[in-house]
Formats: sequence, C-alpha cells, structure tokens
Amino acid sequence: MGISERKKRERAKMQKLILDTANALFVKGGLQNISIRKIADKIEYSPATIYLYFKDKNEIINSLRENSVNDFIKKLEEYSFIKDHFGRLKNMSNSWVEFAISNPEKYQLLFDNKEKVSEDKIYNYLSDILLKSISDNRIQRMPVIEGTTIVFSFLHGLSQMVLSRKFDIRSKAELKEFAENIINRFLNGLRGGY
Amino acid sequence: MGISERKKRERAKMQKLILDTANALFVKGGLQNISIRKIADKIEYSPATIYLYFKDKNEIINSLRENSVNDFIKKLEEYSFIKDHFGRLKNMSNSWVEFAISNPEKYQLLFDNKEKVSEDKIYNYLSDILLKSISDNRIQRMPVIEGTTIVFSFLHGLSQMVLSRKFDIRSKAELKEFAENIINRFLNGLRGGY
DNA sequence: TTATTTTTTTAACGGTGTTTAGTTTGTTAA
DNA sequence: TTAACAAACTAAACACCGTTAAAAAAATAA
Repeated sequence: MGISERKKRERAKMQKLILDTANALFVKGGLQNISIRKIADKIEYSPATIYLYFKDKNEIINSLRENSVNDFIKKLEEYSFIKDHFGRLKNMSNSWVEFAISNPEKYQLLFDNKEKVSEDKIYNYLSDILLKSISDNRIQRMPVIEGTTIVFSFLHGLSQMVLSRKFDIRSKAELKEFAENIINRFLNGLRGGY
Repeated sequence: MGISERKKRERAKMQKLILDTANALFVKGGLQNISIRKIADKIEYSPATIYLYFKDKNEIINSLRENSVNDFIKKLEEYSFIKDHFGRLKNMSNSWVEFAISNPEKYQLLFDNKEKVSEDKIYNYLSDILLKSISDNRIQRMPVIEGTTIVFSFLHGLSQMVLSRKFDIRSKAELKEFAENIINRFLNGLRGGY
C-alpha cells in the first residue's frame, strides 16, 4: 500500500514546484514580482490550488527567505577552514558584502522579515567567530554582545549602503574593492580601540 | 486679476490636503496603509482627482519621504550648538538612533528609496562633522569618504538592528541606553584605531 | 460499478493603481 | 445675460492583487 507514500511525494513535489516558480519570479523582478496568480499561471494550475499547498503568500515568501539565509550562511562559511580567527573574521566580512553585491534582492529578502529568525542564525555565527577572536587577543577585549552588535551593524549597514548605489557608477569589482578597504579600516579599529 | 494666484493657492492647498491625509494614513499603519482610494475617501473626492495633483502614488510617497528627511536632519542638528566636534559627533549618533527608535516607520521610509537623494543629505551632514573631528585630531586621521562610510554604515546598521526587535523585550528607554553604550564603544574605536 | 474521499477549479469578494471619456463647474468674452 | 470656452471633477472601466466557499472532476476503496 505505497499510495500514501506516493501522495506525500507528489505533495512535496508540488510544493517544490511552487517554490521554484516563486523563486524564478523573485530572481527576475524582486519580491514585488511574486504573485499567487503569476505562479498559478506558470505552473498551469488555478490560483486556488496554491492554497492547498501553502497557507498563504507569506508562507511561500518565508520559505524563500529560509533558502536565502542558508545560501548566505554558506557564503559566510566559505573561509571557515582558516584557523586564524581574526583572519576568518576578515574573510567572512568580505564574503558578507560580496553576497549583498552579487545577490541584492536576496540580501534584501533576508532582512525584511519581522520574525527575526534569519538574523538570529547570522548573529550567532558572527558571535561565535568574534568570541574566538577576542579570546585569541586579536581584538580588544569586550563583552561579546556589544562586539557582535557593532560588527553586525557595521556589516549590514555597509551592505545596505553599497546596495543603494550611493557610490556613483562603479562596477561590482570596484565596489568589492572599495568595501574591502572600508572593512580593513574598520577591523583595524576593532583591534585597537573600543 | 488675482484669479490665477488664487487658483495656485487652491492647488497648493489641495496638494497639502492630500499629503496630510497620506501622512495620517502612514502614521497609523505604515507605508502599506497608504492607498489612493483611501486618501480619496478621506478627503471626499474621487480617486481620479488625486491624479490631477500628483503624477502617481510614488510622487506622493516621495514627498512624504522628503518631509521625513527634513525631520531626521533636524533631529541630528539638535546638538549643533556644541562647539566640540567630537562631542557633537557623539550626540548626533545618539540622536540618529533615537530617531529610529521613536519613529520606526519614518526611519524605514527614509531609506527605502531608489533615488538615493535622502541619503545624500544625511551623508553630507555626517561627512562635515567627521571632517572637522579629524582636523581637530579627535579621531584617527583618515580619508573622509572612508570615515563617513564607516560611521554611516554603523549608525544605519545599528538603527536597523534596534528596529528589528533583535534585542528581546526591551523598553524604548532601555533600547536607547543599550544603543548609547554601543555607540560609545564604537566611537572610542574611531579615536584609536583605523 | 458504485460510493467515498481527495484534488482541483470556478466564481466571487473586496481590495489595489491608473486612465479615458464624459459631466459639472467656473471663467471669460460678446 | 448669455454663449463659448476652459478648468475641475467624476463614473466607469481596465488590469491587476490575495483569498475563500462551493461546485466539479479525478482518484481511490468497496
């Protein structure tokens, strides 16, 4: 009697299809390009069908956001093999901004939630590195909450600035270089001051 | 022949009425609470009339944003009488975050534009203070663009963090205190490092 | 095959921004 | 005062949106 198993698989497949379609729309035109009716059109089902697989549009977007968080954290972990914690912090900081530059819509999606669940993952990841950098005496001794807040604020703010095209017509490569310079200065401050 | 003058006045008055109504809706329920039809309802005109005074909904929102920028800058200038430039920088930083805490929707409105015009005003204001702090040798000597970017990023990022309720259930007063602590640490870093 | 359950759709509700064509009102000139 | 014109305004529609209740279709069980 594998019927119920098949049905579960089919249900999961349908959910994936909906999410993939939503993601395609998102990539093409951002959050506001996602609509239930467009998804329904693309997958050749009626709009009402979508509500049999997701509670509402919000649930779909939350699901996309979760994927984005995972992508983002994966990017942050790019240099996790580095043993030197301060060096890792530096590399992670650059990865952070690079992700924002390369995936502007995705990055925005990450932080536009009210449930604060995506931030928490990132916050904890950052907090961990920072704590280790502190105990290595590579940066100024300070309470980890304060330190994490400072670094998180800076990196997120910098990403937002870079994304808002504040800095005239710059290529992505130039943007990254500029950001790296800023990050280096900031992190040097972390070592001396605070 | 003061007729055309009167008409200009009436036109301006109508525009103000529309903007005030839009603002009331905004204050009550944020950006997404503004709709052309709601405005029309409140002022007892048909929706189409609004398009005789504003090109589209965007123009109305841009206008609201401009007001918010002015309010924000006014708040930043609260302590402009202070002669000590570094002290002013500190006070301004606290004003920045206080504004975000006291006017969350307004603060978000400020930075959700794609025209980067509101940021520019703020950037220039900040840049000015920073330049003076540098020439006073109160903070580490550094290129003003880099410095401004670091401080802007930090303050904006911190505001965003504080707004996203990351820090559990805190009263506004506690939030401000927490932010002040963070800001002090950050600014001390500015003096030493970078 | 028939009965039952599951899946899907039709059609509607109430909302959105915006435009076009027509009506009403105000102004000017005869 | 009246006819002509211009300005202000609106009704109605277009094309969307998210969501839901009820009817229809399809799959499964008896």
